[in-house]
Amino acid sequence: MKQMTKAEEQVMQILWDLKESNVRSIVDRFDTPKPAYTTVATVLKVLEKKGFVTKIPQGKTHLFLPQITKEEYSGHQMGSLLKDYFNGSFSKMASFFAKENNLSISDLEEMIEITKKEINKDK
Amino acid sequence: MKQMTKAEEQVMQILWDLKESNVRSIVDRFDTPKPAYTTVATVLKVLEKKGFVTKIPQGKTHLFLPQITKEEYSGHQMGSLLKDYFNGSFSKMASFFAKENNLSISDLEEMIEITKKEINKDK
DNA sequence: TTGAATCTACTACAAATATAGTAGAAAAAG
DNA sequence: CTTTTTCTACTATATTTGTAGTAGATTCAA
Repeated sequence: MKQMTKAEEQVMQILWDLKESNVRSIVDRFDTPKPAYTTVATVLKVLEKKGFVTKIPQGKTHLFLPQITKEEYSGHQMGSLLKDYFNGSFSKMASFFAKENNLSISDLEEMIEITKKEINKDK
Repeated sequence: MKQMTKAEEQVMQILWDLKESNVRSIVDRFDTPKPAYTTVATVLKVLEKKGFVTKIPQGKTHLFLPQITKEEYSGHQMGSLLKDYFNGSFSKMASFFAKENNLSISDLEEMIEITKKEINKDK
């Protein structure tokens, strides 16, 4: 899968958030200094070429839609990270995370409980 | 922190693996078709400018050393992923991973055990 | 010690990125 | 209706990335 650059990712995050949007509303979501309208439009064109968004005409303007969900993309990103830095082992990643954050076993236990609930959430 | 591009990351992975190396040995580690010697040298120069490696003279040639550990970099990468895609919640990430891979609670339990061992490993 | 191989610094150059201006169409405002 | 605003398509430009060639220095091998 194609990668997104930082600028593309920023626009995409906003688009995921809005579910669908025209150029203007995306620009508005940026913190000042906001990028130029045309800058965002150009980024969207690249995202379109890369297959991450589609646009449909909506009145005089266009409506942009994500063509990939945030979940699909993050799953893919996570896969790469796992593969390239943790030998594909989620346990390695988890223990690394635990160490990084000085988590004790009991912190971990607690997190597991949360995780279990999350897993059951949308079943 | 600066990001590494794909090409830079590849070189860096090799360098992390070798701990230290001259250009030649890095080239040799590539699968065929191997990149040109000068290509790798150029990538290393960029990595140097970005502060990810340093070089020290070693006889007629140079020895390149990582200036950042794989752990530091992956920790940072993971942080970004977590922040941008999982609201900074590792539990969200873990449950996402579990769902993605159709892991059951018991699979998870098992993984936790492994993780605990990993945590204790280098204490 | 002379020719072959190796290394580094410098240069090259196409493609991609980041950022935005312009022109002309279209719509909204007055 | 004219003026102003807005939008799109096209164009522009500096910087970075990816990939590598060349020239000159150095070293190795015969």
